[in-house]
Amino acid sequence: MPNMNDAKWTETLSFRLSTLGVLVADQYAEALAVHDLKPKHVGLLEVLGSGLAGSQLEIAKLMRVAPSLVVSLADHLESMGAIERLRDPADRRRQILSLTSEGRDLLAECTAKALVLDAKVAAELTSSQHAALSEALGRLAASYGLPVRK
Amino acid sequence: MPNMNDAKWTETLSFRLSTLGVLVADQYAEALAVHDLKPKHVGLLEVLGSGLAGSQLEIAKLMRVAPSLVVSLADHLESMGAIERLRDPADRRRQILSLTSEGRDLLAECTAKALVLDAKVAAELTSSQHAALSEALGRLAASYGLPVRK
DNA sequence: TATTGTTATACTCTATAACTATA
DNA sequence: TATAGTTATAGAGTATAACAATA
Repeated sequence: MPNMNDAKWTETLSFRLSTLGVLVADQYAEALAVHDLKPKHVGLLEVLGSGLAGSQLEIAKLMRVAPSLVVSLADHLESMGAIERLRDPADRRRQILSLTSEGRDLLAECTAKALVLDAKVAAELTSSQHAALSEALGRLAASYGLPVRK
Repeated sequence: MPNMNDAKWTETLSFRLSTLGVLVADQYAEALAVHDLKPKHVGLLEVLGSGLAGSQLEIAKLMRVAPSLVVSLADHLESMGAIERLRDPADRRRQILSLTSEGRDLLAECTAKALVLDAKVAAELTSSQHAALSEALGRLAASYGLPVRK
């Protein structure tokens, strides 16, 4: 009799967490397409909205992303009028990025889309399951030091 | 006073689920690197192990992946000696894939890696949180019809 | 020289389309 | 003519490395 490895991979927490995560990420990306944005654009808006970073290099570190990627994300958002680039007068190498009022509105709309997705997830669960999921994910997010989308 | 959009994106379920999912997926990919495998290789092994599909086209449909990708995944696994390709005698266009005993061992090792990851996730949670997360993810996986990694 | 932002280039993953062999 | 598998090609997304301006 051959060995029976019945600890099925597809039933592990890791598998489900990563598969569902990718699935939700894809759905979110799809929901953003109408705004001509990718999730990382929203990540950048969120960083600016939270005031955690100003210069592009700081943003790159916070988002755990290459500085060159911040350039193209910012280029796109700037061309949409969602953000502004301002040379730092104190150090003219630095570009200080900030949300325009259009950018603030856009961020609010994107957050609303995420809440719609949340509602769809919630619809599959009892309210106590939902609360437990939310709490567990919150705990994990904190322990992994999750500030920004990777 | 400017509008205050304090429904923060980074605190939505969608954000946390997708971010944590990607994070765990990356960690799993890293854990597999020592075997020279990607998560989708393991997905293919799992499909063969579960006996749900034989021909490459059936596998592609089950994995929701392009048939051409199955070719390269199978090429790699075959070159490692983890699977065998056999022409279907009844229809010589079809290749029937099957696990070798090395392939079965490899699958078991990869499942073990996932269980290690599970343990790391579990370590961040109380046992009741862990149970709640597991149940909620199981429910979601079922409702999204999740068979195989996407 | 060191640092910020930018541009040029390359790499990974995956899909689509063209092709071969069987049916 | 249609189908299973394969090969060739292309695109998205992102990183690394080379470069320009400023410190």
